[in-house]
Amino acid sequence: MRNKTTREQIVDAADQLIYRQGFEHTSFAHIANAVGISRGNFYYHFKSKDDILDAVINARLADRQTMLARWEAEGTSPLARIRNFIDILTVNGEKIKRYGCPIGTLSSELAKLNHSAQRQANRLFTLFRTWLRRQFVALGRETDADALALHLLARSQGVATMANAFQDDAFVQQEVRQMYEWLDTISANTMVHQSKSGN
Amino acid sequence: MRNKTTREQIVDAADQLIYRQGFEHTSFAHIANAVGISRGNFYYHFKSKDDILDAVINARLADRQTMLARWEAEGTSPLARIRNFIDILTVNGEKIKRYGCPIGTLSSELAKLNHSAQRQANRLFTLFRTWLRRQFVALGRETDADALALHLLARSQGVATMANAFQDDAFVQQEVRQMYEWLDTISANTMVHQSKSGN
DNA sequence: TCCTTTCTAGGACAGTCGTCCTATTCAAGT
DNA sequence: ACTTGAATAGGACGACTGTCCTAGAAAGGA
Repeated sequence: MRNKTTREQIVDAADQLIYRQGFEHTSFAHIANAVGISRGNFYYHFKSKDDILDAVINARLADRQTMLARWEAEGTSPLARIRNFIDILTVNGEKIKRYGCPIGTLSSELAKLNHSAQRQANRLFTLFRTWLRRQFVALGRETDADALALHLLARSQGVATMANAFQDDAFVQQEVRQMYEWLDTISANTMVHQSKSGN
Repeated sequence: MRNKTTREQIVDAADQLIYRQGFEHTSFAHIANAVGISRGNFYYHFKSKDDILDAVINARLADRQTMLARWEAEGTSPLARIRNFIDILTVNGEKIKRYGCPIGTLSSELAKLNHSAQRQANRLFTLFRTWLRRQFVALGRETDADALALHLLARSQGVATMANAFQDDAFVQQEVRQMYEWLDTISANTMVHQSKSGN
């Protein structure tokens, strides 16, 4: 595997720094220091700071897209795939406790900055929303699949925010358990519907 | 009612601006412009920007404390009080769509800035957590009152984040309805427990 | 009227920000 | 060996930041 290009290094470092300390607080000096290059030649690779943000968002989009595609290719059930999503809260538990959700916190910050990239950043939410919707459809919930997807997104966003505020592992575990139970009722109701419709 | 002091005007303007555009993005120039005073004499009233943040947090604490005390003094049921909390999402719906939750977004930002005032800001969360816990205890859920309080806080945080991202009124209304239903099941389970224990 | 305290305006300050420019180095092709 | 274009280092720039200082206005009591 070849070495990463300078551009890739910049995007990676910016991604981490923006996650950890926010977009506005992250300066060129920070990124330059992290990558080990001069502050002056960013503008060979990017034409502005917003341009770096755009690249970071696209990198996150590609990364999450790959993850979701992998989950879908693993041949497991839609139920197991949705559990994969819920498990993000425990798998990335430590980072979420420290820095919150990388998608949610970026969206919130860009909203406050009235930044034009917010629409682009929200595509990250839409990516998960669409993917979850597809899983709920596969569970037989065509009519309310989108509402269920949004609901689950909101639940995990809320857990991430509170985990970040209170640094409480037990709370996260309990909420994850409750989301599992909620998912089971969704699945059970679906079974009923299916047997009722004679399938 | 007497005119507001300059100090109060500064705190009010800073409160609004910090909510709308975040703490770091809000400069003395912004606040001075909003209040209509010179940039230079902030330091007669406050010794640093962090000092203003502290005053803003304390003002929010006092404001929310007053609101919660009023809800508790109105002589309604604990159930109605918890519904008052849920209703924040609709009452302040427009602002939440634009700027998110004033408590959650501030907590997230201060966490990213690694700001020492985060502990102070989280007292806002604790205020609601303690108040909600008391209501659930009054509902007869002594054993899991705190977990229920945290759960409801997380739910509303999640709804606020998604409302801010997607600008979706119907989603908020639906989630509020679901929280009402959830609250009813909490209340119903309590009745069962009470009758079982012969009370 | 005079003095004292409270409050304010305006600017200086050192530092950092995003941006831009230019000289120089590096790598590849001829 | 020579040329060419990609890549980098370093610094200049104007704007803005939080902070601090000082002169003076405003207000009230003696």
